[in-house]
Parts: sequence; C-alpha cells; structure tokens
Amino acid sequence: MAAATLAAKAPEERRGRILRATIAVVRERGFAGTRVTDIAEAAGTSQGLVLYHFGSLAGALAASLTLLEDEFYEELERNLSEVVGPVPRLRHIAELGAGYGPAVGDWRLWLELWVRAIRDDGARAARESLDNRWRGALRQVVDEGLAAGVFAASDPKASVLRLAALMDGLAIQLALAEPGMTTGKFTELWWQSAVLELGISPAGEKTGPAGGRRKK
Amino acid sequence: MAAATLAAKAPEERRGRILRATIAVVRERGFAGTRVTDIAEAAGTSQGLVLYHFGSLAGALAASLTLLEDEFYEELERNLSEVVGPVPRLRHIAELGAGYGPAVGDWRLWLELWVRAIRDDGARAARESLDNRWRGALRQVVDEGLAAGVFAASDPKASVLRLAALMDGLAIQLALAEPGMTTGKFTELWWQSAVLELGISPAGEKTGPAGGRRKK
DNA sequence: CGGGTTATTGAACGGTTATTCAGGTTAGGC
DNA sequence: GCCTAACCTGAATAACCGTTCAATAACCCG
Repeated sequence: MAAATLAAKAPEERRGRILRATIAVVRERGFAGTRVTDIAEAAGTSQGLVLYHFGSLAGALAASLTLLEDEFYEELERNLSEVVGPVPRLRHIAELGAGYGPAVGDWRLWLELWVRAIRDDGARAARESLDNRWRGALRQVVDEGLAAGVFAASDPKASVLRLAALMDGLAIQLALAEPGMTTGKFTELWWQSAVLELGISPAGEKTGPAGGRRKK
Repeated sequence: MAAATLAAKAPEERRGRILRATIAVVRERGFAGTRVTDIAEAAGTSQGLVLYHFGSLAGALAASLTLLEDEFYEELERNLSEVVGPVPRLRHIAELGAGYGPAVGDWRLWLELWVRAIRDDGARAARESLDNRWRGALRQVVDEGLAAGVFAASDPKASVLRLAALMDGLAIQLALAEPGMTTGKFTELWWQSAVLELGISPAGEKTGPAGGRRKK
C-alpha cells in the first residue's frame, strides 16, 4: 500500500532531525554562514519543511539552542556521575574541558554562541544558562572538596569564577588551533591553576603531565 | 563652475577614513552584519569608493584588520610606557584589561575577531599577531619582576599563558555583560590570580579592591 | 473507507546587497 | 592652460537567499 516515500516517520522525528542538522551546520559554518538550504540538505528534507516547522531561519536557530542546552545538561550529568571523589572529579573536569572527543569543534560552537549572544537575546539566555550550569557543576565539586578537607580556598566563589574563566580563555586557543596549544597542554595548564587555587595536596594530585611534582 | 564638492582631500585621507569607519561598524554590528552601505555611510562617502579602494567588502574588512593591529600596538606601547616597575606595571595591565574606557565594546570586537578567525585566514593571522604581542608584553613584565626578585614563578611561561587566558575568559563575561561582572570585579579577580601565580609579596600588592594605593 | 487536518514539497517571488559601470571631477605634470 | 590618470559618484546589474504559496501526499478519526 502507498508506495513508501523516502521517509514518513512521525513529524516529531523530522523536527528533531532538522534541529540536529541545524546544530551540525552551525558547528561547521557558524551562525552567520548557516542558510536554510544547508539545514534542509543536512536534514535530508526540503527548505519548505524547515520553515513549516520553525517559521523562519531565526526560529530554527533559536529552537536548536534549546536542544543544545538539553544535550549539554545531559552529557554533563552523565559525565560527572562517572567519577567519585573531589580530586578525581576535578581532574575529570580538566580533561573534559580539553575534550577527548570532538572538543575543538564544540569549543568553536561555544565561540559562535558567545558572539551571537552579543546581539541575539535567545542566544544570550542560552549561553547564560549553559554557563551557569557549568559553573554550578564546578562549584559543586569545589564545595565537595572543601567539605572533605582536601581543598582549601580563601574565597571559593572567586576561585570557581577564575577557574571557569580560565577554561574559556584556554579554550579560545584550542578552538583556534593556536600553535603550541594541544588538549594535553590545556589539561595541564588548567590543572596547575586548580592546584594553585585550591591548594590541592600532592597526595590527591595523582596524574602528572610528566615527571614528578611536589608541593610544600 | 562645479561648486566645490564636499571634500576633496588627499585620497589617503579618505582611505583611512573608510578603514576607521569599517572598524567602527564592525564594532557595532559585527563582521556578519557589516554591509558596504554601512561603511560608506559611516565614512561619509559612496559605496563605490569603498569598492574602488578595497576591491570588495572582504577586502575592506581585511584591510581594516591591519589598521586594527597597528593601533593596538601603538596604544599598548603608549600605555605600558606610562608606568614603571614590575608590580605597578602588572597592576596597570590588570586595569587595562578591564578598561576604564570603552573596553566592553573593545572586548566585543575581540570576540568578533576570534570567531572570524575560525574561518578567515586574514583574521586568524591578525588575531594571532595581536595575541602574541599582548602576551609578549605580559611576558616582559613578568620577566622584569622575576629579575628584580619581586615575582616568583616555577614556570613563568605557563604563568603568562594562564594569566593571558584568564583575562580572555573574564573578558567574555565582561563583553556579554554577565550579571555580576563589572570592570572592578574583573580587575580584582585577575589581580588575585596574578598574585597567586607570581607569588607577589603583600608589600607589592598595594591595591586592595578598594582603598588607597601606594608604594614603598 | 471518506474528509479534513497535518506534513511535505519544489517552484516562484521579492527584497537585500555586493559588485559593475559609465560618466563626471580633481589634481598635477608638461 | 591642457591632458591624462587617479578619484569619486550614483544608478544599474545580477546573484543570492529567506519566505510564500499552490499542489500533493500522508495520516487520523468517525
């Protein structure tokens, strides 16, 4: 019956596919370079459908931001639950930032988001939400460590702010493939700051970049 | 006849005016939102002239980047020569980053540059050059302090990298007007990191977040 | 099974914008 | 003073791209 057209899944499925395609295109071409055609092509649908579901290109971009948020939350949760104990967890964060996966592409996406947030309210809200969430996670790990007595910080709030900002700053260089900046270096540099900020004792500091390291 | 047209200064003057206008427009509208018309309007000339001098919109944007570099160099030089001694100089850098002037707008321009650098080679080169210059200045101050014995760092190179990255990271929040981030907080947060990284002795750390400032 | 609503398409439309161009104006060497 | 080349302009051109639209197809419900 009714010779199967290419795809006739639930409209929700198509909608989601378009959203995912949008993110993929933005990742590759940036917000400014993303056209309706690109999205349609990446999603395997027509331009018309993109507009049908989201009203406009801007609408599709905006909707994709909330998907981005959701996925970020999810992944963050999943990632941090893998590891227990303040020090390993902090270390894990250091490595997460560098990203063993396609992190460079992800950081580029964040850069795009920052710039878009300058002028687009939806993007501003998304990036603020993302940032708060991220900083909250960091904050939580720090509090955990303070409570356990393995971290020491005179002003934890400021330390968290600085560590979060440092990661963003380092990420810029990673995203732009600054010569000399690698994921390994990223992790190392950030971790050293964390050690400094939080007075982590050598015992807890298990993973050295190379060679011995001590404190006193 | 031919009543005097508005302006017939040297073509170099117009060229420069267009370049300056381009930067101004990019600052306000971003690279993506900058149109030839905007530049012409801001420069008080015709669209034709913009293209006449620079060949294309992309050409004008590219040319404006080198002007941006030049002006940055100049201003950096001028600014840092004002202050002597490692500690005051470092402190000055902390305040420069926060910017007592239109720094928010400037940081937004840097954000724009970063994103453009992802895909545009000219922008990439410009930002790398700018960044090296900036980091070099920081590095110089740090070396000065190490030589004078007022700073102590086990890995100065890493410290410089981190301090530079931290400034970028904090700048993002400043540029995006993150609630709670002010120029004062910016300076304070960065300065504390500098103190921590470089083991600045309390004597040198003259400026509290508020209160008087003096030197030995 | 109909009939109406929802999805989906591809082509047509229209606005915006970079670029081209033909024609003037200015400046400076001769 | 005049001639040529550099400068400058505003309008015409043309391409690109978001959006609209009329026509189908699929789905759902009674």
